Amino acid sequence: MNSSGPNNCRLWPYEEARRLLERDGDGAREIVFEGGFGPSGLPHLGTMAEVLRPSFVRHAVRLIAPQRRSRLIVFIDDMDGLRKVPENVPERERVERYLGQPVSRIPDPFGCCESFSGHMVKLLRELLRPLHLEHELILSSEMYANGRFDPILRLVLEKYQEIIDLMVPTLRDENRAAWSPFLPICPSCEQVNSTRVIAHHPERGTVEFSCERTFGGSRPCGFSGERSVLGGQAKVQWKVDWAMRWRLFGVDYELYGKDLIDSARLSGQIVRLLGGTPPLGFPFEMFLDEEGRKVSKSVGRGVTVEQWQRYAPIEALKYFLFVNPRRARKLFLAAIPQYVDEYLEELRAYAAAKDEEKPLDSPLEFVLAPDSPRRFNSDLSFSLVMNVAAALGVSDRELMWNYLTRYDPAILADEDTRRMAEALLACALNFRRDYLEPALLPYEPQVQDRLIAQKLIDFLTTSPEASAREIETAIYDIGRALFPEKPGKVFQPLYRMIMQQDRGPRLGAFIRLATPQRVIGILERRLAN
RNA sequence: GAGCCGUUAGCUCAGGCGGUUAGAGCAUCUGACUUUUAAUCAGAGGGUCCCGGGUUCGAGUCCCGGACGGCUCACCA
Repeated sequence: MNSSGPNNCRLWPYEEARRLLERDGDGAREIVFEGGFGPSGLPHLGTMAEVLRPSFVRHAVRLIAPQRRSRLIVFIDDMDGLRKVPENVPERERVERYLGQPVSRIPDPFGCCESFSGHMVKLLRELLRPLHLEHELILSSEMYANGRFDPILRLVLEKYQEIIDLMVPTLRDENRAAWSPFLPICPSCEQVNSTRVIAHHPERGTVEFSCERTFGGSRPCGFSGERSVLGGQAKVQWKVDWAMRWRLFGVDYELYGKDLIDSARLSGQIVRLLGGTPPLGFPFEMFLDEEGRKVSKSVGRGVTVEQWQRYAPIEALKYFLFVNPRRARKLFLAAIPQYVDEYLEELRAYAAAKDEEKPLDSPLEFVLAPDSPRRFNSDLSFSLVMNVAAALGVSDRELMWNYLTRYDPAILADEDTRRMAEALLACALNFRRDYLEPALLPYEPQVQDRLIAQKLIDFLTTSPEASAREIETAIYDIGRALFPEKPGKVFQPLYRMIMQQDRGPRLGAFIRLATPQRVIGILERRLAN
């Protein structure tokens, strides 16, 4: 075996892929990866991680065993009853009255899709599109409705008591007596959170139930009767549902948040009752905010995918989600520039390694999409671009670009570097504009500052064609006149007036590039206040 | 209380299977650039690797115990 081959790579997806391949030896069977999405809320960073990470393992499998077929299922539980209206959807009061119904039967509060979950799935597709992942979205409601789950639902009816025996010890005392693996959908009020099973009849494929349960916003209607559990008239509860999917699709590999460790253990026992084998599991850590608290989806803490995409190239996001899934990682807005710089660093290293033909053990082997820039031959960093943005203002992208290309002409030397630099610029501008700029304190020019500004305006007005050096000299002359002992003191007030910061670029060159006219305008506005 | 995960510089993090003096980036400080208070360059400081035991010639790394932090222990997915 080649010593630089995928079998010797230590990155976690390779380790996982080897674990997976060892499990069924030389089997030629298709390997099934599963990730899940609960469409009772908007997709978020965790959703993305849940699809991305198994796809990393899948990629490693392909590198190690190229002949092995595989598929990645993203299972969408749109049969779930809505328990709470998320804070970030419109028309919340309008949605309120559908609480307790499966999300696939609730109208879209955004008004553009066929259902609540339909909308969330649309958002999910949009979220996943730029990732270029090969995957299949599978809707729970369709699987139930078209009967694909029926054979296993019958099995659940047969193993009813055994499943209950497994579950009951994990429940609170007061809930033990009433628990059932089935949740029928009430034909009268359409709620799924409101039904309670009273009896089950494996031979008829039915359960008896009454609509009397108050849970997750449900308002029981009192209906009672006997209904088939097949064909989408009932669903099974979470841990049983997970087991059912594993059984039906033959899932080999599933990543989940560590909050699901206990669920996975139980579902694993259930899937054995159903004649299946639990998949290889991989619990990953949650994301933390600046204070080290768990990032919440409903509350506005943490960083949203939209923010990521606005402030960082998509590859940097993938890179972030690649690194260290077993470690809780802090993610907050102020840390984004750092993560982007980390990615750029990795990209430079990757390009260098690529030249030596040993790119396999780089995270970028997993992160780069076909259309991603694959090298970055510039020392440009997020912080550098942001500093320049601070100086040049965020409104004029062209000016910034001119400045950067003059700063480092290598940006233009190849297509990949240029595209990456453009992305970097766009992100840094967004970050600066949204996040840093609003926090800047407006500077109140003092008497002396006004004098300095006026003198500079006069000079620039009379000598609009002055060179960078001549402008620099003129500023220094102003300084010499005012502060004979330390002429350099003239600069800070100018930085403050022009760019609201204490330090900045060499002013001569800067003013030349930004054009004297523009600087005159800025100073005059400052004086007018 | 039980289980899982974590704790390395001010911050974010690296440290394959134990091996020399524990690293990086950012931040901080100093200096240089014959006209800047820099975005450049050079340099510096900064660590009880959470604590205590153990195994070992040798422990940030392995084992045991403890502290601290996070999460889970729901008819939620």
